[in-house]
Amino acid sequence: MLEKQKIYENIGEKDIKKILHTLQSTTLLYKNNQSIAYSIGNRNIIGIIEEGNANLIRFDFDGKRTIIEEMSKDDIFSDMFLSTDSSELSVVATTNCKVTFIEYNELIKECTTNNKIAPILLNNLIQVMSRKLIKRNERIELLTRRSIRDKLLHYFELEGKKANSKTFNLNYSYTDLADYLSVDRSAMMRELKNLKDDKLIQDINKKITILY
Amino acid sequence: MLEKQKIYENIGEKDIKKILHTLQSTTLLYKNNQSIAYSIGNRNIIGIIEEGNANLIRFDFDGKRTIIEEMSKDDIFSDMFLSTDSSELSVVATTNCKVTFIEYNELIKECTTNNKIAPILLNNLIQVMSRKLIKRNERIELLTRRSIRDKLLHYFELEGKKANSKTFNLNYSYTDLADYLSVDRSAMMRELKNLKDDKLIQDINKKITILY
DNA sequence: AAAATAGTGTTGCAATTGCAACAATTTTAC
DNA sequence: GTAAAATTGTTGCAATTGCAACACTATTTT
Repeated sequence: MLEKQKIYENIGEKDIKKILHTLQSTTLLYKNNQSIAYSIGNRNIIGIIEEGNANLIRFDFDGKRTIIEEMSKDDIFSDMFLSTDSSELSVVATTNCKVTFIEYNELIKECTTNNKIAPILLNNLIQVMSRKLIKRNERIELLTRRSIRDKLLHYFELEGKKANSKTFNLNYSYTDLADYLSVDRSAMMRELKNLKDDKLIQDINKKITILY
Repeated sequence: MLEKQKIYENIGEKDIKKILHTLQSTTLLYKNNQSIAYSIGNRNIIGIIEEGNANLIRFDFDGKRTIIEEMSKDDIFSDMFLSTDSSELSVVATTNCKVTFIEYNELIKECTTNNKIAPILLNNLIQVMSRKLIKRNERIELLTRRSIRDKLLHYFELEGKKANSKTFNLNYSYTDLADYLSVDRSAMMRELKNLKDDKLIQDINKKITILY
Protein backbone atom coordinates (compact mmCIF):
# COMPACT_ATOMS: atom_id res chain seq x y z
CA MET A 1 0.00 0.00 0.00
CA LEU A 2 1.19 3.46 -0.93
CA GLU A 3 2.27 5.49 2.06
CA LYS A 4 0.41 8.66 2.76
CA GLN A 5 2.65 11.44 1.52
CA LYS A 6 3.14 14.24 3.97
CA ILE A 7 3.60 17.86 3.12
CA TYR A 8 6.40 18.24 5.70
CA GLU A 9 8.19 15.00 4.74
CA ASN A 10 11.95 15.20 5.14
CA ILE A 11 11.88 18.61 6.77
CA GLY A 12 12.96 19.01 10.41
CA GLU A 13 10.83 20.76 13.04
CA LYS A 14 13.01 23.85 13.04
CA ASP A 15 13.11 24.10 9.28
CA ILE A 16 9.33 23.77 9.11
CA LYS A 17 8.97 26.73 11.45
CA LYS A 18 11.57 28.67 9.50
CA ILE A 19 10.02 28.17 6.09
CA LEU A 20 6.49 28.81 7.36
CA HIS A 21 7.76 32.07 8.78
CA THR A 22 9.54 32.96 5.55
CA LEU A 23 6.36 32.25 3.61
CA GLN A 24 4.40 34.44 6.03
CA SER A 25 1.98 31.64 6.77
CA THR A 26 -1.11 32.07 8.92
CA THR A 27 -2.50 29.39 11.21
CA LEU A 28 -6.17 29.42 12.17
CA LEU A 29 -8.44 27.28 14.32
CA TYR A 30 -11.86 26.05 13.25
CA LYS A 31 -14.60 24.31 15.16
CA ASN A 32 -16.51 21.24 14.05
CA ASN A 33 -19.01 22.00 11.27
CA GLN A 34 -17.46 25.40 10.68
CA SER A 35 -16.87 26.42 7.10
CA ILE A 36 -13.21 27.03 6.32
CA ALA A 37 -13.19 30.23 4.35
CA TYR A 38 -10.00 31.03 2.55
CA SER A 39 -8.62 32.86 -0.43
CA ILE A 40 -10.90 35.80 0.16
CA GLY A 41 -9.83 37.97 -2.69
CA ASN A 42 -6.49 36.23 -2.85
CA ARG A 43 -5.27 33.60 -5.26
CA ASN A 44 -3.14 30.48 -4.98
CA ILE A 45 -3.57 29.90 -1.29
CA ILE A 46 -2.73 26.44 0.00
CA GLY A 47 -4.38 25.26 3.21
CA ILE A 48 -2.55 22.60 5.17
CA ILE A 49 -4.59 20.64 7.71
CA GLU A 50 -2.35 20.44 10.76
CA GLU A 51 -4.92 18.83 13.01
CA GLY A 52 -8.41 17.43 12.56
CA ASN A 53 -10.54 16.49 9.58
CA ALA A 54 -12.40 18.43 6.93
CA ASN A 55 -14.51 17.65 3.88
CA LEU A 56 -14.75 19.28 0.52
CA ILE A 57 -18.46 19.33 -0.16
CA ARG A 58 -20.99 20.62 -2.60
CA PHE A 59 -24.42 21.89 -1.68
CA ASP A 60 -26.97 21.49 -4.44
CA PHE A 61 -29.46 24.25 -5.04
CA ASP A 62 -32.04 21.95 -3.50
CA GLY A 63 -29.94 21.51 -0.38
CA LYS A 64 -28.64 18.07 -1.27
CA ARG A 65 -25.16 17.57 0.05
CA THR A 66 -22.40 15.65 -1.69
CA ILE A 67 -19.01 14.88 -0.23
CA ILE A 68 -16.46 15.52 -2.95
CA GLU A 69 -13.42 14.65 -0.86
CA GLU A 70 -12.60 13.89 2.74
CA MET A 71 -9.39 15.26 4.13
CA SER A 72 -7.38 14.70 7.27
CA LYS A 73 -4.11 15.69 8.92
CA ASP A 74 -1.36 16.62 6.44
CA ASP A 75 -3.87 16.90 3.64
CA ILE A 76 -4.02 20.11 1.67
CA PHE A 77 -6.64 22.08 -0.21
CA SER A 78 -6.41 25.09 -2.43
CA ASP A 79 -8.35 27.36 -4.71
CA MET A 80 -5.73 26.29 -7.27
CA PHE A 81 -7.40 22.87 -7.35
CA LEU A 82 -10.91 24.21 -7.78
CA SER A 83 -12.65 25.54 -10.82
CA THR A 84 -12.99 29.32 -10.67
CA ASP A 85 -16.76 29.18 -10.98
CA SER A 86 -17.42 26.47 -8.43
CA SER A 87 -18.74 28.82 -5.80
CA GLU A 88 -21.04 26.16 -4.39
CA LEU A 89 -18.05 24.12 -3.20
CA SER A 90 -16.81 24.62 0.31
CA VAL A 91 -14.44 23.13 2.83
CA VAL A 92 -16.14 22.25 6.09
CA ALA A 93 -14.45 21.11 9.29
CA THR A 94 -15.76 17.72 10.44
CA THR A 95 -13.85 17.93 13.71
CA ASN A 96 -12.07 20.80 15.38
CA CYS A 97 -9.28 21.80 13.04
CA LYS A 98 -6.02 23.65 12.87
CA VAL A 99 -5.16 24.91 9.41
CA THR A 100 -2.05 26.68 8.14
CA PHE A 101 -2.32 28.80 5.02
CA ILE A 102 0.63 29.52 2.74
CA GLU A 103 0.87 31.37 -0.52
CA TYR A 104 2.00 29.23 -3.40
CA ASN A 105 3.55 32.18 -5.21
CA GLU A 106 5.78 32.88 -2.23
CA LEU A 107 6.88 29.27 -2.19
CA ILE A 108 7.84 29.43 -5.86
CA LYS A 109 9.69 32.68 -5.27
CA GLU A 110 11.70 31.08 -2.47
CA CYS A 111 12.75 28.26 -4.79
CA THR A 112 14.70 30.67 -6.92
CA THR A 113 16.56 32.26 -3.99
CA ASN A 114 18.81 29.39 -2.96
CA ASN A 115 16.50 28.52 -0.09
CA LYS A 116 17.32 24.89 0.67
CA ILE A 117 13.97 23.98 2.20
CA ALA A 118 11.62 25.40 -0.41
CA PRO A 119 12.42 22.83 -3.13
CA ILE A 120 11.82 20.00 -0.67
CA LEU A 121 8.47 21.51 0.27
CA LEU A 122 7.69 21.90 -3.42
CA ASN A 123 8.53 18.27 -4.11
CA ASN A 124 6.33 17.25 -1.18
CA LEU A 125 3.57 19.39 -2.60
CA ILE A 126 3.79 17.44 -5.85
CA GLN A 127 3.70 14.15 -3.97
CA VAL A 128 0.61 15.22 -2.03
CA MET A 129 -1.04 16.43 -5.23
CA SER A 130 -0.23 13.11 -6.91
CA ARG A 131 -1.88 11.31 -4.05
CA LYS A 132 -4.88 13.61 -4.36
CA LEU A 133 -5.10 12.80 -8.07
CA ILE A 134 -5.05 9.11 -7.22
CA LYS A 135 -7.80 9.57 -4.66
CA ARG A 136 -9.97 11.49 -7.09
CA ASN A 137 -9.32 8.80 -9.64
CA GLU A 138 -10.49 6.16 -7.22
CA ARG A 139 -13.57 8.20 -6.59
CA ILE A 140 -14.25 8.46 -10.32
CA GLU A 141 -13.79 4.74 -10.73
CA LEU A 142 -16.28 4.16 -7.94
CA LEU A 143 -18.82 6.55 -9.38
CA THR A 144 -18.60 5.05 -12.85
CA ARG A 145 -19.88 1.71 -11.55
CA ARG A 146 -23.38 1.40 -12.89
CA SER A 147 -25.22 -0.15 -9.95
CA ILE A 148 -25.34 0.35 -6.20
CA ARG A 149 -24.28 -3.26 -5.80
CA ASP A 150 -21.16 -2.72 -7.92
CA LYS A 151 -20.36 0.50 -6.13
CA LEU A 152 -20.56 -1.14 -2.73
CA LEU A 153 -18.50 -4.16 -3.76
CA HIS A 154 -15.88 -1.98 -5.38
CA TYR A 155 -15.73 0.31 -2.36
CA PHE A 156 -15.32 -2.67 -0.05
CA GLU A 157 -12.57 -4.06 -2.25
CA LEU A 158 -10.70 -0.76 -2.11
CA GLU A 159 -11.05 -0.58 1.66
CA GLY A 160 -9.96 -4.18 1.92
CA LYS A 161 -6.84 -3.43 -0.08
CA LYS A 162 -6.11 -0.40 2.08
CA ALA A 163 -6.50 -2.43 5.25
CA ASN A 164 -4.64 -5.28 3.59
CA SER A 165 -7.30 -7.65 4.89
CA LYS A 166 -10.71 -9.03 4.02
CA THR A 167 -11.98 -7.47 7.22
CA PHE A 168 -12.03 -3.79 8.01
CA ASN A 169 -14.02 -1.15 9.79
CA LEU A 170 -16.23 1.30 7.98
CA ASN A 171 -15.19 4.76 9.04
CA TYR A 172 -18.14 6.34 7.26
CA SER A 173 -21.64 6.40 8.62
CA TYR A 174 -24.05 4.75 6.19
CA THR A 175 -25.56 8.14 5.54
CA ASP A 176 -22.16 9.49 4.54
CA LEU A 177 -21.30 6.39 2.53
CA ALA A 178 -24.47 6.86 0.50
CA ASP A 179 -23.39 10.45 -0.09
CA TYR A 180 -19.93 9.31 -1.09
CA LEU A 181 -21.28 6.75 -3.53
CA SER A 182 -23.87 9.28 -4.60
CA VAL A 183 -26.86 6.99 -4.21
CA ASP A 184 -30.07 7.01 -2.23
CA ARG A 185 -29.44 5.90 1.33
CA SER A 186 -32.43 3.63 1.65
CA ALA A 187 -31.70 1.98 -1.68
CA MET A 188 -28.15 1.41 -0.50
CA MET A 189 -29.34 -0.12 2.76
CA ARG A 190 -31.56 -2.46 0.76
CA GLU A 191 -28.66 -3.49 -1.47
CA LEU A 192 -26.40 -3.93 1.55
CA LYS A 193 -29.01 -6.34 2.90
CA ASN A 194 -29.02 -8.18 -0.42
CA LEU A 195 -25.24 -8.53 -0.30
CA LYS A 196 -25.51 -9.97 3.19
CA ASP A 197 -28.31 -12.33 2.15
CA ASP A 198 -26.22 -13.46 -0.82
CA LYS A 199 -23.36 -14.17 1.59
CA LEU A 200 -20.98 -11.91 -0.33
CA ILE A 201 -20.20 -9.82 2.70
CA GLN A 202 -20.63 -9.92 6.44
CA ASP A 203 -21.45 -6.77 8.35
CA ILE A 204 -21.21 -6.94 12.10
CA ASN A 205 -21.70 -3.50 13.48
CA LYS A 206 -19.80 -1.61 10.77
CA LYS A 207 -17.09 -4.24 10.67
CA ILE A 208 -17.19 -5.53 7.10
CA THR A 209 -15.80 -8.86 5.96
CA ILE A 210 -15.56 -9.78 2.29
CA LEU A 211 -16.64 -13.41 1.98
CA TYR A 212 -15.49 -14.24 -1.53
CA MET B 1 -12.29 31.00 -18.35
CA LEU B 2 -9.09 29.55 -17.01
CA GLU B 3 -6.38 29.22 -19.61
CA LYS B 4 -5.10 25.78 -20.34
CA GLN B 5 -1.77 25.56 -18.55
CA LYS B 6 1.06 24.29 -20.65
CA ILE B 7 3.93 22.19 -19.46
CA TYR B 8 6.43 24.21 -21.48
CA GLU B 9 4.99 27.60 -20.51
CA ASN B 10 7.62 30.34 -20.25
CA ILE B 11 10.40 28.15 -21.60
CA GLY B 12 11.98 28.97 -24.96
CA GLU B 13 12.39 26.44 -27.77
CA LYS B 14 16.10 26.05 -27.19
CA ASP B 15 15.73 25.66 -23.45
CA ILE B 16 13.03 23.02 -23.94
CA LYS B 17 15.40 20.99 -26.09
CA LYS B 18 18.20 21.51 -23.60
CA ILE B 19 16.26 20.42 -20.53
CA LEU B 20 14.70 17.45 -22.32
CA HIS B 21 18.18 16.36 -23.25
CA THR B 22 19.47 16.86 -19.72
CA LEU B 23 16.57 14.79 -18.38
CA GLN B 24 17.33 12.08 -20.93
CA SER B 25 13.81 12.17 -22.27
CA THR B 26 12.52 9.74 -24.90
CA THR B 27 10.00 10.65 -27.57
CA LEU B 28 7.83 7.97 -29.13
CA LEU B 29 5.14 7.86 -31.79
CA TYR B 30 1.85 6.00 -31.43
CA LYS B 31 -0.92 5.24 -33.87
CA ASN B 32 -4.61 5.75 -33.32
CA ASN B 33 -6.09 3.13 -30.98
CA GLN B 34 -2.65 2.02 -29.88
CA SER B 35 -2.10 1.51 -26.18
CA ILE B 36 0.58 3.80 -24.76
CA ALA B 37 2.67 1.56 -22.59
CA TYR B 38 4.98 3.30 -20.20
CA SER B 39 6.73 2.90 -16.89
CA ILE B 40 7.53 -0.74 -17.62
CA GLY B 41 9.42 -1.57 -14.49
CA ASN B 42 10.21 2.06 -13.91
CA ARG B 43 8.65 4.54 -11.51
CA ASN B 44 7.70 8.20 -11.69
CA ILE B 45 7.62 8.52 -15.43
CA ILE B 46 5.78 11.53 -16.81
CA GLY B 47 4.38 11.33 -20.32
CA ILE B 48 3.88 14.61 -22.16
CA ILE B 49 1.52 14.56 -25.12
CA GLU B 50 3.32 16.62 -27.76
CA GLU B 51 0.84 15.93 -30.53
CA GLY B 52 -2.53 14.20 -30.78
CA ASN B 53 -5.09 12.97 -28.28
CA ALA B 54 -5.27 10.10 -25.85
CA ASN B 55 -7.70 8.78 -23.27
CA LEU B 56 -7.19 7.27 -19.88
CA ILE B 57 -9.62 4.36 -19.87
CA ARG B 58 -10.68 1.40 -17.83
CA PHE B 59 -11.73 -1.92 -19.25
CA ASP B 60 -14.10 -3.81 -17.00
CA PHE B 61 -13.67 -7.55 -16.65
CA ASP B 62 -16.80 -7.86 -18.80
CA GLY B 63 -15.27 -5.73 -21.53
CA LYS B 64 -17.20 -2.58 -20.66
CA ARG B 65 -15.15 0.50 -21.39
CA THR B 66 -15.14 3.68 -19.34
CA ILE B 67 -13.33 6.86 -20.23
CA ILE B 68 -11.68 8.15 -17.07
CA GLU B 69 -10.06 11.18 -18.65
CA GLU B 70 -9.51 12.59 -22.10
CA MET B 71 -6.19 14.23 -22.81
CA SER B 72 -4.81 16.34 -25.62
CA LYS B 73 -1.69 18.29 -26.60
CA ASP B 74 0.35 19.53 -23.64
CA ASP B 75 -1.51 17.24 -21.27
CA ILE B 76 0.48 14.85 -19.14
CA PHE B 77 -0.03 11.46 -17.58
CA SER B 78 2.01 9.47 -15.15
CA ASP B 79 2.08 6.35 -13.05
CA MET B 80 2.55 8.83 -10.18
CA PHE B 81 -1.10 9.81 -10.64
CA LEU B 82 -2.41 6.26 -10.69
CA SER B 83 -3.03 3.84 -7.91
CA THR B 84 -0.38 1.13 -7.84
CA ASP B 85 -2.92 -1.66 -8.19
CA SER B 86 -4.96 -0.17 -11.02
CA SER B 87 -3.62 -2.53 -13.63
CA GLU B 88 -6.83 -2.39 -15.63
CA LEU B 89 -6.27 1.30 -16.44
CA SER B 90 -4.51 2.19 -19.66
CA VAL B 91 -3.70 5.16 -21.82
CA VAL B 92 -4.92 4.71 -25.38
CA ALA B 93 -4.17 6.99 -28.32
CA THR B 94 -7.36 8.31 -29.91
CA THR B 95 -5.45 9.89 -32.79
CA ASN B 96 -1.88 9.46 -33.92
CA CYS B 97 0.28 10.72 -31.07
CA LYS B 98 3.72 11.93 -30.22
CA VAL B 99 4.65 11.45 -26.59
CA THR B 100 7.74 12.53 -24.68
CA PHE B 101 8.65 10.69 -21.49
CA ILE B 102 10.69 12.24 -18.71
CA GLU B 103 11.71 10.96 -15.32
CA TYR B 104 10.35 13.01 -12.45
CA ASN B 105 13.23 12.07 -10.19
CA GLU B 106 15.69 13.51 -12.70
CA LEU B 107 13.70 16.73 -12.82
CA ILE B 108 13.82 17.05 -9.05
CA LYS B 109 17.54 16.36 -9.06
CA GLU B 110 18.09 19.13 -11.61
CA CYS B 111 16.27 21.59 -9.37
CA THR B 112 18.97 21.29 -6.74
CA THR B 113 21.82 21.86 -9.20
CA ASN B 114 21.28 25.51 -10.03
CA ASN B 115 19.64 24.58 -13.32
CA LYS B 116 17.56 27.65 -14.23
CA ILE B 117 15.00 25.85 -16.36
CA ALA B 118 14.14 22.95 -14.07
CA PRO B 119 12.26 25.04 -11.46
CA ILE B 120 10.16 26.63 -14.19
CA LEU B 121 9.30 23.21 -15.57
CA LEU B 122 8.47 22.08 -12.03
CA ASN B 123 6.17 25.04 -11.49
CA ASN B 124 4.50 24.30 -14.83
CA LEU B 125 4.10 20.70 -13.72
CA ILE B 126 2.22 21.90 -10.65
CA GLN B 127 0.03 24.13 -12.76
CA VAL B 128 -0.82 21.27 -15.09
CA MET B 129 -1.50 18.99 -12.14
CA SER B 130 -3.77 21.63 -10.62
CA ARG B 131 -5.67 21.77 -13.86
CA LYS B 132 -5.92 17.99 -13.86
CA LEU B 133 -7.30 18.08 -10.32
CA ILE B 134 -9.91 20.59 -11.44
CA LYS B 135 -10.85 18.42 -14.40
CA ARG B 136 -11.20 15.34 -12.23
CA ASN B 137 -13.26 17.39 -9.84
CA GLU B 138 -15.57 18.43 -12.63
CA ARG B 139 -15.87 14.80 -13.61
CA ILE B 140 -16.74 13.84 -10.04
CA GLU B 141 -19.33 16.58 -9.88
CA LEU B 142 -20.86 15.30 -13.10
CA LEU B 143 -20.93 11.71 -11.92
CA THR B 144 -22.52 12.58 -8.59
CA ARG B 145 -25.62 13.90 -10.37
CA ARG B 146 -28.30 11.34 -9.69
CA SER B 147 -30.12 11.19 -13.01
CA ILE B 148 -29.20 11.08 -16.67
CA ARG B 149 -31.17 14.28 -17.15
CA ASP B 150 -29.13 16.10 -14.48
CA LYS B 151 -25.89 14.74 -15.86
CA LEU B 152 -26.68 15.94 -19.35
CA LEU B 153 -27.83 19.37 -18.21
CA HIS B 154 -24.77 19.81 -16.01
CA TYR B 155 -22.46 18.66 -18.79
CA PHE B 156 -24.04 21.10 -21.21
CA GLU B 157 -23.71 23.91 -18.69
CA LEU B 158 -20.02 23.17 -18.24
CA GLU B 159 -19.46 23.08 -21.98
CA GLY B 160 -21.44 26.28 -22.33
CA LYS B 161 -19.21 27.97 -19.78
CA LYS B 162 -16.12 26.72 -21.54
CA ALA B 163 -17.36 28.01 -24.88
CA ASN B 164 -18.61 31.16 -23.14
CA SER B 165 -21.85 30.78 -25.06
CA LYS B 166 -25.22 29.04 -24.88
CA THR B 167 -24.31 27.34 -28.14
CA PHE B 168 -21.43 24.97 -28.63
CA ASN B 169 -20.42 21.88 -30.55
CA LEU B 170 -20.29 18.48 -28.94
CA ASN B 171 -16.85 17.09 -29.54
CA TYR B 172 -17.83 13.69 -28.21
CA SER B 173 -19.77 11.13 -30.14
CA TYR B 174 -22.96 10.20 -28.28
CA THR B 175 -21.48 6.79 -27.66
CA ASP B 176 -18.47 8.39 -25.99
CA LEU B 177 -20.59 10.89 -24.10
CA ALA B 178 -22.60 8.03 -22.61
CA ASP B 179 -19.32 6.44 -21.57
CA TYR B 180 -18.14 9.71 -20.09
CA LEU B 181 -21.33 10.18 -18.10
CA SER B 182 -21.25 6.49 -17.30
CA VAL B 183 -24.82 5.78 -18.38
CA ASP B 184 -26.50 3.51 -20.89
CA ARG B 185 -26.36 5.02 -24.35
CA SER B 186 -29.92 4.26 -25.35
CA ALA B 187 -31.24 5.62 -22.07
CA MET B 188 -29.19 8.76 -22.66
CA MET B 189 -30.57 9.15 -26.17
CA ARG B 190 -34.08 8.85 -24.77
CA GLU B 191 -33.38 11.49 -22.16
CA LEU B 192 -31.77 13.73 -24.77
CA LYS B 193 -35.00 13.45 -26.72
CA ASN B 194 -36.97 14.38 -23.61
CA LEU B 195 -34.79 17.47 -23.12
CA LYS B 196 -35.46 18.48 -26.69
CA ASP B 197 -39.20 17.82 -26.33
CA ASP B 198 -39.24 19.89 -23.15
CA LYS B 199 -37.54 22.70 -25.05
CA LEU B 200 -34.63 22.86 -22.60
CA ILE B 201 -32.06 22.33 -25.30
CA GLN B 202 -31.78 22.39 -29.03
CA ASP B 203 -29.62 19.86 -30.82
CA ILE B 204 -28.94 20.45 -34.47
CA ASN B 205 -26.45 17.93 -35.66
CA LYS B 206 -24.26 17.92 -32.54
CA LYS B 207 -24.54 21.68 -32.15
CA ILE B 208 -26.17 22.14 -28.78
CA THR B 209 -27.99 25.26 -27.67
CA ILE B 210 -29.15 25.75 -24.09
CA LEU B 211 -32.61 27.29 -24.25
CA TYR B 212 -33.07 28.41 -20.67
C1' DA C 1 -16.77 1.87 -55.11
C1' DA C 2 -17.83 -1.71 -52.22
C1' DA C 3 -17.40 -3.64 -47.88
C1' DA C 4 -16.68 -3.31 -43.23
C1' DT C 5 -16.95 -0.80 -39.14
C1' DA C 6 -18.68 2.63 -36.06
C1' DG C 7 -22.29 5.66 -34.67
C1' DT C 8 -27.32 7.13 -34.36
C1' DG C 9 -32.05 6.70 -33.20
C1' DT C 10 -35.83 4.01 -31.33
C1' DT C 11 -38.70 0.78 -28.53
C1' DG C 12 -40.68 -2.80 -25.20
C1' DC C 13 -39.77 -4.74 -21.11
C1' DA C 14 -37.71 -5.99 -16.77
C1' DA C 15 -34.79 -4.62 -13.11
C1' DT C 16 -33.03 -1.21 -10.34
C1' DT C 17 -33.35 2.90 -8.03
C1' DG C 18 -35.16 6.98 -5.69
C1' DC C 19 -38.70 8.88 -2.90
C1' DA C 20 -41.57 9.23 1.05
C1' DA C 21 -42.63 7.83 5.23
C1' DC C 22 -42.12 5.65 9.41
C1' DA C 23 -40.28 3.41 13.81
C1' DA C 24 -36.31 2.26 16.45
C1' DT C 25 -31.87 3.11 18.00
C1' DT C 26 -27.62 5.64 18.89
C1' DT C 27 -25.00 9.72 19.52
C1' DT C 28 -24.39 14.42 20.74
C1' DA C 29 -25.32 18.63 23.17
C1' DC C 30 -26.65 21.25 27.11
C1' DG D 1 -28.99 12.61 32.61
C1' DT D 2 -32.30 14.10 29.64
C1' DA D 3 -33.67 16.29 25.50
C1' DA D 4 -32.60 16.93 20.86
C1' DA D 5 -30.51 15.52 16.81
C1' DA D 6 -28.62 12.22 13.88
C1' DT D 7 -28.35 7.61 12.19
C1' DT D 8 -30.13 3.07 11.12
C1' DG D 9 -33.35 -0.09 9.28
C1' DT D 10 -37.45 -1.07 6.60
C1' DT D 11 -41.22 -0.95 3.04
C1' DG D 12 -44.55 0.09 -0.89
C1' DC D 13 -44.73 2.37 -4.92
C1' DA D 14 -43.61 5.08 -8.92
C1' DA D 15 -40.11 6.66 -11.91
C1' DT D 16 -35.92 5.97 -14.07
C1' DT D 17 -32.66 3.21 -16.07
C1' DG D 18 -30.33 -0.61 -18.39
C1' DC D 19 -30.68 -4.28 -21.59
C1' DA D 20 -31.60 -6.33 -25.95
C1' DA D 21 -32.73 -5.87 -30.33
C1' DC D 22 -33.37 -3.68 -34.43
C1' DA D 23 -33.08 -0.51 -38.68
C1' DC D 24 -30.71 3.13 -40.53
C1' DT D 25 -26.80 6.42 -41.57
C1' DA D 26 -22.10 7.98 -41.63
C1' DT D 27 -17.37 7.12 -41.77
C1' DT D 28 -13.23 4.38 -42.68
C1' DT D 29 -10.65 1.00 -44.95
C1' DT D 30 -9.06 -1.50 -48.76
